[in-house]
Amino acid sequence: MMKTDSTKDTSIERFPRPAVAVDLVIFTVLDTDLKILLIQRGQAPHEGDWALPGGFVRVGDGVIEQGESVEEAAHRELEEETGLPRGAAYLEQLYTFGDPYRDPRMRVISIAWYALVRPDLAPLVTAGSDAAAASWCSLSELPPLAFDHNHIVQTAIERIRGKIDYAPVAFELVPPTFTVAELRQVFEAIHATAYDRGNFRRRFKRMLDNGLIEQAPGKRQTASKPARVYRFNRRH
Amino acid sequence: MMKTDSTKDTSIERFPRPAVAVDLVIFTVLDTDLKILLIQRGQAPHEGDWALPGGFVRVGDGVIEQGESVEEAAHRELEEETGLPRGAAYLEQLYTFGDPYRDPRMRVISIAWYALVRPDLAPLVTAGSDAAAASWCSLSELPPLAFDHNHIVQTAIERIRGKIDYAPVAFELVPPTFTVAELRQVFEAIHATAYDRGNFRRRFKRMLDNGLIEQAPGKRQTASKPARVYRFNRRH
DNA sequence: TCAAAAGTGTTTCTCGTACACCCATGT
DNA sequence: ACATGGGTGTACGAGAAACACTTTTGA
Repeated sequence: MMKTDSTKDTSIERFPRPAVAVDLVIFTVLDTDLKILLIQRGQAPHEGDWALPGGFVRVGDGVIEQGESVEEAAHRELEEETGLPRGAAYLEQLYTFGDPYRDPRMRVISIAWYALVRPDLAPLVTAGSDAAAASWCSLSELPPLAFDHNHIVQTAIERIRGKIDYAPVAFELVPPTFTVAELRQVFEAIHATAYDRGNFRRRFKRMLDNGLIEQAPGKRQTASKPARVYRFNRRH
Repeated sequence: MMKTDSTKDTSIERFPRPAVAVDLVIFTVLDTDLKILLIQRGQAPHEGDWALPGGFVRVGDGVIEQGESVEEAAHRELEEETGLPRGAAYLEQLYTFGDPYRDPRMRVISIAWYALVRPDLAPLVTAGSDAAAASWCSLSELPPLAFDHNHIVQTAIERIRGKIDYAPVAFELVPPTFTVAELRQVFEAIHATAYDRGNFRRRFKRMLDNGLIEQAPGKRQTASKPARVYRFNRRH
């Protein structure tokens, strides 16, 4: 007996299909605190509740036009929801959530993504066209969210915590030039623990030696002694 | 102006929807070689070509019945394609591939998963009901696959390579009891590099001290000196 | 001059890597 | 007896962790 494979039979074209959405967990670090962008819903269900920004993937009307890729959908939604231009934020696919009844109206499968927005760009987001309904929310005071969005946020936090130590994603959460302390605060915000200043400095030094970061001109004004500033080196 | 969010408007229910499939990259290690399970397609498009096993997510016909979860769909397909009972293999979501025209007939978004099958169970798979069209294929001799399946396989390999060193997934690719050398060969197959025997032994010893693995009764017969056997300890 | 934050030094432990060597067993 | 693979020892270096210390600045 031959088993079904992903394109067994063209009659499958008539089978019921789910709606497919992208949802975004958009992180930034403000005031040494990890925050995500929430949207207040204007329609039922969950009207008035907070939720993750997102939208449906644009699918063409059939064979001739198949629409946008899911990556394109995620980038487009990120741009629409934040007002930031493409490439201003780091975007990565997280997980696809597809439990039945996660949306009471119909079957919706949601491809979740997370994005990292630099703190110097974060204020521009709330000042954007959707200001009234969008807000940066500290994880410590996260409200109950619509649908399974709390679960999605939880998954995103676990992902970023696991990734920050071995992938250069922390640089997406600091300004273009940054001090040792500023980068350390990003790590502390994400891991929600304090780091030894001296030890982190040595770790920073290794990144400097590897060429991952380099010193930038100028100094950062602080409450006391001005600090040297560095920049991320995308090559090597 | 209010922005679109994932459930803005119920009129969205009438928008065109994509078909949603699950595709599986099923790994095992046979003869110190990392292999994946391929299916030979019986229908167009790509008839006769090799492809990943998979199938469509079952979506109910609307509001009342919304069908199975995507996790359920992946487990079901794994069971159907391999004949192995639930829980016999490790299964984890990989990435969702959704480029337009990846299937020429219609818009298909595929949620890819990878599975790890123990080598003692792998022979049962090819002996299953779909034997004529299923085959374990060495990665070194992977043929061109249908659709974007080569790309999916590539992504799966990168994932498992990155994960084996910090997550206890190697134990899903050895028999219930295993020797130090057997576990080492799994690492070597996945990373495609040789490991120092002495050093790997020390690493193994640490896992033993941590309680991650424990000694099992009996010895494994080899070409020379019989080796001690161990088992994975799922607790702690 | 004092607090605050930048920046340095020291010590200890764990772990990865390289490499040499001994031991038990089947042929 | 000898090859094969199991099992052990040693030495070096990178890096995580704990903690004490010095230096530079603004107020």
